[in-house]
Amino acid sequence: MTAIAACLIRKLENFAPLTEDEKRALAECIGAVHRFPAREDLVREGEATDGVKLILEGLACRYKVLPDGRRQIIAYLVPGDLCDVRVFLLRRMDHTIAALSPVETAVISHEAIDELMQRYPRLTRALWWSTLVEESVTREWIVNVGQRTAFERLAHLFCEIFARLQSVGLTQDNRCELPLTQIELADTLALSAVHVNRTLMEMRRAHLVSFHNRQLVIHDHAALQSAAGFNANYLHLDGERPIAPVLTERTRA
Amino acid sequence: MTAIAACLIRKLENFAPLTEDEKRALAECIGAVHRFPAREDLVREGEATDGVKLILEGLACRYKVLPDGRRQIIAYLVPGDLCDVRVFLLRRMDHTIAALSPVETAVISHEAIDELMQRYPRLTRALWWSTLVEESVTREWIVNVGQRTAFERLAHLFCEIFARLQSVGLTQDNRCELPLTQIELADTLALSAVHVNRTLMEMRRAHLVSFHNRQLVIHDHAALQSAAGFNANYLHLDGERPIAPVLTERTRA
DNA sequence: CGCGGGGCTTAACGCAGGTTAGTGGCACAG
DNA sequence: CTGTGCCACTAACCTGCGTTAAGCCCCGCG
Repeated sequence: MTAIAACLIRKLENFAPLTEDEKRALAECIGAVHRFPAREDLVREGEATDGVKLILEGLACRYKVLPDGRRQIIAYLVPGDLCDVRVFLLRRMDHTIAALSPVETAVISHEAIDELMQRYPRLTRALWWSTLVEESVTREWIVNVGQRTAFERLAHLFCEIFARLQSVGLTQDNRCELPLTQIELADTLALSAVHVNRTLMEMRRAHLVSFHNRQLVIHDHAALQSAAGFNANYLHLDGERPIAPVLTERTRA
Repeated sequence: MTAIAACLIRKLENFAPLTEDEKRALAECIGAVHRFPAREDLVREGEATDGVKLILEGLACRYKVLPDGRRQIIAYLVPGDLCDVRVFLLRRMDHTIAALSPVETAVISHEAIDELMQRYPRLTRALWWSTLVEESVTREWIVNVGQRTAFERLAHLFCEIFARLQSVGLTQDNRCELPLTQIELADTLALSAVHVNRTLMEMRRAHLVSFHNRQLVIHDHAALQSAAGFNANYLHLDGERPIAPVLTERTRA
């Protein structure tokens, strides 16, 4: 049970250390495990859900599709990420979440979260914090798609994904599994698949990065970051110490 | 006092009706009023802040600048919006907020928010909800910049801004104040100022929209929305009814 | 073992939107 | 009333990226 909760706990502790009590409470409310094959939707736009899904394994993405089929991938989800804290507060899901690779999830029921938030205000804050970090990433993506060239965009995305996977222990040295097709990269970066290919070749020739068989290898991390203009601040991965005093465990002073 | 808090209360009540008690508490924690001239930064990247700023009047924006000067506007802030709930939970600000027109703000101190969140868990939820709505808008912007043509983008932006201003009572019939230059529109939509101008002319010729002297007039709302592929769902403006049960006022059941 | 489909790669060509370089209007300072 | 500077607007030209259309490899399936 706790093993399953570990990746979530690890992430939330980037915000503030949790007490044993809080960790146990988190672990206890994690429910049934599900598996989804690659390409399957985990949560669909407009759908009601039974609870909040926690990604245990695999890579997923948020996306939106326009009526004529144009698709934009809006975020990636890695192990430890929660799919839809938002349907808990927002009535409807305004986008879809799909598995990119085979994905394993655990469900946390609405009641369990409700209970959790009532008893453990620090967990509430930690969860809120995690949605704010997501938003911060989303904002950086606007900059990426809006202002950077194809080369910079791709480099930036690689830096970001690598940093995120590293933070959950899914990299080895300078490489990581990255189960994305060039089409999916294109839908992420708002480029055509052809141009993604051109750009990948260019990066390969420059000995920056190679990307083959769903394996990303970063040959020159410094050069890649500087080509991307990458600065990891916006990922908030480094043991955040909030300005505001941390709440005591009981709600009332 | 309450008059100042009104726009914030109105917004939060889109999530769930507040009790008199909660409204009073909100009103009470609103502090000093400040004025900023157009173009001035309200909150700067990396800066520590004294508290959370509430926009009372005027239009502001979030933006990021790349080292070489390319700028991307990431969000607009209208009266009732909070600038930086995030610095309360995230250590540092990862972007800047600037006034687009003369702006009036009120400060809510960190202590006041802290207090508020401890005593009124429903307010905590309402504030969290408001950050989730912001994120939802941010996501739609990725789609806008990534997938839509210049014409669609501009049309979509106009629909969005009009809907948001309408929700805070800042429109008259089919028109509203919109204190933006074409350069600012360009930085928002990731276009050049020249192309924004071309596109504006085209919309004017099509009798969809005119935009002169900081006044936006929408001549054909239906046509504009359909040209934009606009659907207001993602703005969550319509009296959200959360799936999860609303918490009672006391934290403990 | 042959066939079909998905993903990768390349080349040729076209276009949406960028860039540069103007003009004119208007507000405000001196 | 004359600079100065910002903003809107236009035209001419340019380019990064999209589109189309191949061909290739690999893998799973009949």
